[in-house]
Amino acid sequence: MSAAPMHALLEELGSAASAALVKEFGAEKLSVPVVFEPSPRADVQCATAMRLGKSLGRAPLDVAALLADAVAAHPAVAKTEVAKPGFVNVTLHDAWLAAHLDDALVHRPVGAGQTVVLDYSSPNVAKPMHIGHIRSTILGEAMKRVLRAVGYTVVADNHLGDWGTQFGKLIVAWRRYLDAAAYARDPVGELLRIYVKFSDEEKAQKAALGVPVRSDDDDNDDAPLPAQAPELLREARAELVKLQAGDPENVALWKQFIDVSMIEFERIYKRLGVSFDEVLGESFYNDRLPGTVDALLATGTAEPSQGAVVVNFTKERDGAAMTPMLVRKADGGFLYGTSDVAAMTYRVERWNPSRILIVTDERQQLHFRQLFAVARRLGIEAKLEHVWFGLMRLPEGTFSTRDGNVISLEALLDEAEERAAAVARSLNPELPDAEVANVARVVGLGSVKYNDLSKDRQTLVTFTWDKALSLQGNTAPYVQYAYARIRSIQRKVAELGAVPGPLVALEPAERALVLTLLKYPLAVEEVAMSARPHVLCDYLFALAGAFATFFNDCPVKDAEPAVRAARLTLCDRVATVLRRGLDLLGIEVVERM
RNA sequence: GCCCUCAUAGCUCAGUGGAUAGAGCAGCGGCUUCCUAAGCCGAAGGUCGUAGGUUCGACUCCUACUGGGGGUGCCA
Repeated sequence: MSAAPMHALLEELGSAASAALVKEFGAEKLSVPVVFEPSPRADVQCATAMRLGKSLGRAPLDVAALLADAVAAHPAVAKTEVAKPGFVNVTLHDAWLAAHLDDALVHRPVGAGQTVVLDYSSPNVAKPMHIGHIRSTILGEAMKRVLRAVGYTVVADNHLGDWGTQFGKLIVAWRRYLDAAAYARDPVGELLRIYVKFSDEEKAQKAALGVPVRSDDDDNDDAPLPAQAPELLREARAELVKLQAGDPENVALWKQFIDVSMIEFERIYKRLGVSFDEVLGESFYNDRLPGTVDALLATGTAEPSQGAVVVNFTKERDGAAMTPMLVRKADGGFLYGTSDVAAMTYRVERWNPSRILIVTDERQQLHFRQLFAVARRLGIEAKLEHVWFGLMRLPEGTFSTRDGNVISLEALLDEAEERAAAVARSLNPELPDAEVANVARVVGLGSVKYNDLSKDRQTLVTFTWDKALSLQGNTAPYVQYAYARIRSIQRKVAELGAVPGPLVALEPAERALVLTLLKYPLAVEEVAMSARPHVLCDYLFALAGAFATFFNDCPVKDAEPAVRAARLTLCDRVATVLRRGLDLLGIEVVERM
């Protein structure tokens, strides 16, 4: 079996056409490679003739005619047509399509022998995961599965936010405000409550001192510590210094915060079907930070400036003039840029990856451009990709943990399951109660995940319940429904003792289905290379749609035996691709719904 | 101020140099003695933010502008 026949065909047609042009005009005249690709207007199309007309000194239509002749002899090609101003449209033999159906379920191992480090999810310790965190987790998990499908060795690393100034505040809040009983019941909920309380009190102190209060972000008000800093902030800073110095009491508290948070994270990851190979949080890199800065200084990458240590960037050397990146504060402390450089070098040394993908929201674009520029100066050759996604917000504004206007991830998932259960009960009353629960879980979770995955990741998302939990159109349930219908057909036909058989003459709906199936590896490979999972969603939606048309036009159970056998084969392959494709997105299927 | 990013149908979104810009939702009209109607078929709906430019060809690339979002030396 040879993987991905459509890929192979496109390359064969392209090289056959190129060879014909080289023979006619010479290699030096071929300014661009000849490319064939799938098209809505033909099975396969070439639009290169129009680009070559000038360099070959011939009319595009003439070039197209040469290209058409060059590929006409390929065994897959049934018919070629030239259309103005210079397109070549290719119709493939039904027999070729049918013969390669099974190969289309196998991906090309384009990542074989290569390692990818994939950094995603990365929630902050001591804060509950809310729906703003879901995109990194869902996108990253899908990428992990897709990259593995095309042969990469993937290191899925949860770069936990387990270090930083918020722990000074948390320790102070713990000593001042903790309700032990509430903590016993819901540790992370209580940590959130005391953190919010701390923020409120701090705001009040600031207001009393006449210091401006910034209310629009989460954790960034500790930079300058002026003379009139609030008492609470001074205290938090002192506790942070003690923690960093290894004070046993503070270290024990910090570890406890991590432990109770991890229990909660693990529960959610399990529910989401998400797993990691490594959980190396920021704190893991703590003892590498001094050496990291020393190395940056020694190589001349970083330099002292105003008491701090910074990396400067210039357009000539780094491609863009950017504001400097601080790697050591004037007080000797380190920053997240420092630990990211340390993480980068650690990952390169430990895994020697060909690609490093970091999935975070759009706010960190500048930071990662700086980080990647530093990495290039350090001689790191891995392809570095910041897989950024648009921020999720509520209609009334951005989420803020501090202000408490968040929708918890668990509340979202609960609501999704409830809505899915209600729909399942009303649309399919015959579904046994025991099955309704599972259908609700799979469909509810699926629609939440698919909602995030089906849009281009850079799209800014305004959260509303109805959009997030939509069950119609380009959604998980639409694709899952197609799968369930196939399983239903298979159950019914099995009762008649019919089995799948070879494909016979293809009706239009059947042909469209086969052609779509052959494009499956194209979609998966594109997701792997461009880190855009919505391409796979679009593909699965198209496949499910092609099946829905087939379902309407082409009866299976009551067809002639040979036709029925052929359609059973088609059904089986469609079901396989739907199931595997959804699995790559981290979404399950059900046998009936 | 500077930098990044986004703008496509009433709404939510595909379309990363090719033909007449495509889906879903909402609204309109059809389809069920037949394998699940969470479905199918059809009609309608667009000066692709504005103005220039590059190109045989621009929603796509470049420039400026407008509007939304984000970032911007001691948070992450």
